[in-house]
Amino acid sequence: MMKKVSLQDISQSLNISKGTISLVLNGRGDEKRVSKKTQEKIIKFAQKHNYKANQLARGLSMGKSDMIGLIVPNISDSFYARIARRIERKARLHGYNVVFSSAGESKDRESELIQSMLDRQVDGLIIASSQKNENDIKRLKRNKFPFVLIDRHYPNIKTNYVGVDNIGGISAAVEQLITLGRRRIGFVTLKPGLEAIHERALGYTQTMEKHGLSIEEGFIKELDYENIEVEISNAIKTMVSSPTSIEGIVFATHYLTAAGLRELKKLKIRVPYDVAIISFAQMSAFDLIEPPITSVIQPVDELGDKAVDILLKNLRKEVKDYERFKLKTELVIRKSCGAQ
Amino acid sequence: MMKKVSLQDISQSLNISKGTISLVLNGRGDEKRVSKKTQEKIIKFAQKHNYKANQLARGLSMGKSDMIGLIVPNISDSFYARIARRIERKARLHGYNVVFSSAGESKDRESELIQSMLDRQVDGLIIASSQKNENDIKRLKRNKFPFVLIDRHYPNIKTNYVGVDNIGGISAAVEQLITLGRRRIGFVTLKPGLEAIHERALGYTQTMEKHGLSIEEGFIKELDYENIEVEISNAIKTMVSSPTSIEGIVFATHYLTAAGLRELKKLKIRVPYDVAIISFAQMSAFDLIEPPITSVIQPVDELGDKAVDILLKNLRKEVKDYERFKLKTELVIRKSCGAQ
DNA sequence: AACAAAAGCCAAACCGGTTTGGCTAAATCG
DNA sequence: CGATTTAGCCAAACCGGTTTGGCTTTTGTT
Repeated sequence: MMKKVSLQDISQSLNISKGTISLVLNGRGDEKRVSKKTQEKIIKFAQKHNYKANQLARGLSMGKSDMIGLIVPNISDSFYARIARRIERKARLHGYNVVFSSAGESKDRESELIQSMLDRQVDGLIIASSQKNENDIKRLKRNKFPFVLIDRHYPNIKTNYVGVDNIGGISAAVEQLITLGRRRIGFVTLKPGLEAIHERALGYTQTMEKHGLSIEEGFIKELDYENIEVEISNAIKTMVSSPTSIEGIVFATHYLTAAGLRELKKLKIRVPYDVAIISFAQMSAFDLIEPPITSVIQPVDELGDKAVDILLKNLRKEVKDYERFKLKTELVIRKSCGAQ
Repeated sequence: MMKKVSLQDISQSLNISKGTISLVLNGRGDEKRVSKKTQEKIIKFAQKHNYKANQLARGLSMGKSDMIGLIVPNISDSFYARIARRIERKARLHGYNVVFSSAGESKDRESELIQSMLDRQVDGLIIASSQKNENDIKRLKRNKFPFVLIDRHYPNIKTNYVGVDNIGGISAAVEQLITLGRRRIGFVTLKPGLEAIHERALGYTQTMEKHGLSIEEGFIKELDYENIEVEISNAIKTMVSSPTSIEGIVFATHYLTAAGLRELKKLKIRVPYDVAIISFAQMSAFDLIEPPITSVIQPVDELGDKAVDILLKNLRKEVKDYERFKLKTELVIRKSCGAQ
């Protein structure tokens, strides 16, 4: 690796002090009244030798790194991947680079990652937390470290947060099925633990109740995230094979939908004739499946943008106490719900 | 933000020099014969006050940042997202954090990003290049900066590279269609520019020729990446509507497949009866589509792992000149190709 | 007891920037 | 023409670590 030129180098070659050079190269030459001649000389030399400031040194000196950390459960999940893309793009426009990590659903991993990023002196964090990590979140808050939670949050800790309207989203899905005449509607979801999941469950039960539909034994299936492929089989089987079988299913996440569809296919259940289906959250090929899948889509781009906006505000100290957003979802109606 | 404790702070509190403390906290206390008593005192104090080294300072001092940069065209593309996940995971196990950026297919953006990462003093780079950026790649090479190209590479520049066997992958796809009796086989791909695309085209033509099948006018469609949605329509229409229409199509990328399927659906072409289909590269719901899509799947995890392996070797200076890998693909046969 | 060897730690330089107070020389003022 | 002001730049401190040479003190040797 070729040695890079440093301020020292320029200083020696030009016989001008480091400080002056630094000022000039940061555009503060006029303000600090460095003569035009000197400025030109410095700038010309810097360009010629392709001088680039060492950001570590700069960061150390200025007490900020111009980096923001992004922690998500899994960057290869399309949902988080898209958010990441958006966040990175916007952050870069404001001069920040982003370092990311996937924490799985592990509290310890998440905790380590947060610490690791803090050690790296990131200026701020965007976290889709496992929601098992109250301690770190509280600590960040206590230390007034700039951060915003996305997608997952801790209802009891007052922090910046950008998520989606889970209740509304699921409600719309259930309503849609009801409108189309389905009354025995099931809900396939994850074991409780995440607030978002809790809210989606609420959305389901509230809407059912609102319409006077009873939620019978077996209407709700809570699967273990680690074990979906296995558990889905039973869940779907019992739902469709009961004597008074189910007419519609709302899935709480895209991967539950995918898993569910695989099982339905295996069982040769016809969608939507035998059972109608709606998915919360989107997968890229949902429109290609036969029948195309009706889904509640989340405003991913908006979510990413908003998160960065809030973080930037905090970094600039234009802080309100904290901000919370629940972005509206949109129901995209396709054949799987029985429409048309 | 609470002030963090620094070595200075510990030094003053304990009345022990910074240097000694640094040594002890880095586990070099014995080696540098610091007495047990002193070591304990230091460690206890550090733990109690939750001392964490400032990685910027450390990096500056040690001339390395323990960060690696990852540049891909688009992190929200499932292919790159999965690679990113893998890379990050493995890098972290070796003490590195990864900072990423999406460069689109823009040479300038890519160039900026590389520079930005170098300024940040990343220790190494993993790049899925636009392949329009010879200059930077050559410069990196000339400066002996550790980096490895993935997925996209420059055949004329001898660099580390991990990609997949594009020729073999497409070959297998074409062979499969031929085996199933299709002879008029088309190829939907992107406009030339990427080596991988070039290789896939080669795979197609070579295999066709090998089997004595002629490649007629209109068998190959090259679409503009920026304009796929629009161009796909014509491409598919002319392919299937010609008097001597096509019996099978191989798509060069997953998103071309998705776009193609949408069009086929619109035209009510029956897959695989009217036309059989195979996709190079995978999309998560390809098994759910009706019919399920036969696809050439790429060893994403292996690709990510290998890239990191090579990079780590370079970072440790265990360098051979350079290494190149073309990982084998796998053909997953499903109904869309007409099998069964 | 005298001296060498080993133990234990410190001080200082360094990494590469940023920022500030102040020195010197030129320009302006009375 | 001497006294101020202003322009133009430098030197030094600082950010928070790492690393090395060497000074003291203790221990060991004969």
